[in-house]
Amino acid sequence: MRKISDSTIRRLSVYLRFLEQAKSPTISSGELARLGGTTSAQVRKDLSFFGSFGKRGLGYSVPELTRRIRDILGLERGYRVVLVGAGRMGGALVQYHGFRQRGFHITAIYDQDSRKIGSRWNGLVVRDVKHLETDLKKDPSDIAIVATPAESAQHVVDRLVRSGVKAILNFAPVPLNVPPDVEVKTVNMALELETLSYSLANR
Amino acid sequence: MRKISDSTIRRLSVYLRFLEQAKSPTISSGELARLGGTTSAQVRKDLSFFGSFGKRGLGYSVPELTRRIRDILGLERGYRVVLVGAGRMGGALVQYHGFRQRGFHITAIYDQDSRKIGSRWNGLVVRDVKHLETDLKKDPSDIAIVATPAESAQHVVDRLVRSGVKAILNFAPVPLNVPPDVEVKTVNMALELETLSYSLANR
DNA sequence: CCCCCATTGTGAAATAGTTCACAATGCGGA
DNA sequence: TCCGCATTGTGAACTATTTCACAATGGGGG
Ligand SMILES: NC(=O)c1ccc[n+]([C@@H]2O[C@H](COP(=O)([O-])OP(=O)(O)OC[C@H]3O[C@@H](n4cnc5c(N)ncnc54)[C@H](O)[C@@H]3O)[C@@H](O)[C@H]2O)c1
Ligand SMILES: NC(=O)c1ccc[n+]([C@@H]2O[C@H](COP(=O)([O-])OP(=O)(O)OC[C@H]3O[C@@H](n4cnc5c(N)ncnc54)[C@H](O)[C@@H]3O)[C@@H](O)[C@H]2O)c1
Repeated sequence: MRKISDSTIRRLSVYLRFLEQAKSPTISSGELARLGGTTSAQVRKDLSFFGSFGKRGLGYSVPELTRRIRDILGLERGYRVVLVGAGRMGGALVQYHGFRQRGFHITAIYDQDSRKIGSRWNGLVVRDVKHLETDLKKDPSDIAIVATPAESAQHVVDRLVRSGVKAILNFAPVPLNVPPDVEVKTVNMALELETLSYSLANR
Repeated sequence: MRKISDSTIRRLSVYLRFLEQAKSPTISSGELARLGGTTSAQVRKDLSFFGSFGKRGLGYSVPELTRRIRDILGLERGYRVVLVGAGRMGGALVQYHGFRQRGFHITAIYDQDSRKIGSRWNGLVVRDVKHLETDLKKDPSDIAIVATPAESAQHVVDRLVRSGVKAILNFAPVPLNVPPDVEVKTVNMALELETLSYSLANR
């Protein structure tokens, strides 16, 4: 498969959200573009990397395109997700329904702090992080969310990688080192605020 | 000023974080690159858009480069930030110290829910969102964080824009329409998980 | 049955971003 | 003082992404 850019994948994800809300049976690239804040040529180009799903003169069948994009993104299967770090951010994430709706199921929560271990969070008992490796050996997980302080993030990630986790969503504001077969996405909110600061300073 | 790419600004922000932690008095582009996960040429190119801050043969003075980047990003001043939406995500954000450390001060919290209005959050009383416009007229704010459900986000943003807010950090998973002089950054975590899903599905 | 038209799919052109490669240069040591 | 060397700053080359523009075509109406 030829290399598809990250921006294309992100846009597919945006199109998918609108397709799931669409009420008409078909939709044109122009309409999808308007909703997703891009251009119709961009929509068609993005889709063209994966095949040709539309009908000329008509547009795209909403149910079919929905299915195709879900398939491209690998969303037809569900994912087991473990969360490490039962702090404030972890708490917000565990209770968030948007993830589950899209097929990402948080199946375990780990922390280091004895005051948190054993407490029940949204139906899950917070486990001691020392069980991370043995638990993952029993019940493997493809995806982990890291919501520990920055200092522990790399150490936690090393342990996750050794336990076979192949994709990590990281909330700690540090770049993480992982082997090339592991994918990391870091959500760095302070950095987003700083790009806003830059745009305020330069107008 | 010529157009600087978003990726350059984000990298500057990453370099800044390492400069603030550096212990040696100087640092080379190669070292910054290693820490920030990029290349030395990229570091030098990024900086060259704004001037020449290094010494050939030596590298960059850590305190000077720190100051320069803070200045470029507009971080020398502090920012007043209002938060709209006192839910789980809003709660995590209010308590987060990382923002304040970098000069972003949450000065007011708004919600619609009468059960939340009046409660004290980290020293701030949650206010009824109906006061948003009058409060902002009295105490303007450059930056707002939107952490309401997706359905209300556009409406809240319209009100913020009318009240003179010029930069918005949005956590609701919808693209927002704003006039061209207002900058919006959307943090879309479900979308990040979906890019991870794509990478798991395609290996 | 055939024409019209909206809209796709896609090479080619344009633009944006990254990497290369090397001359310029400041510093430390002889 | 002068040499050697590490490292910057930057055009130029390269690579990636977006936009353009138009031929191809499916469907609906006459
Ligand atoms: N709260 C926010 O709004 C926010 C915003 C941006 C970024 N972040 C980042 O998200 C991360 C978590 O933030 P938070 O506010 O939830 O912090 P927090 O201190 O509330 O929670 C961190 C949790 O991680 C646990 N922990 C520490 N070391 C651990 C380890 N080795 N293994 C397992 N658990 C461990 C702690 O016991 C704690 O419960 C931090 O890196 C922070 O910088 C948070
Ligand atoms: N919690 C998470 O981990 C998470 C993750 C990703 C995205 N998000 C997004 O962040 C946003 C907030 O999520 P949450 O989990 O905190 O939801 P939440 O329901 O806990 O909180 C939302 C808050 O917004 C308030 N609100 C609703 N309409 C309002 C209005 N018009 N003006 C002011 N306040 C209003 C509600 O009263 C509530 O207190 C949502 O858009 C959600 O999709 C949350």
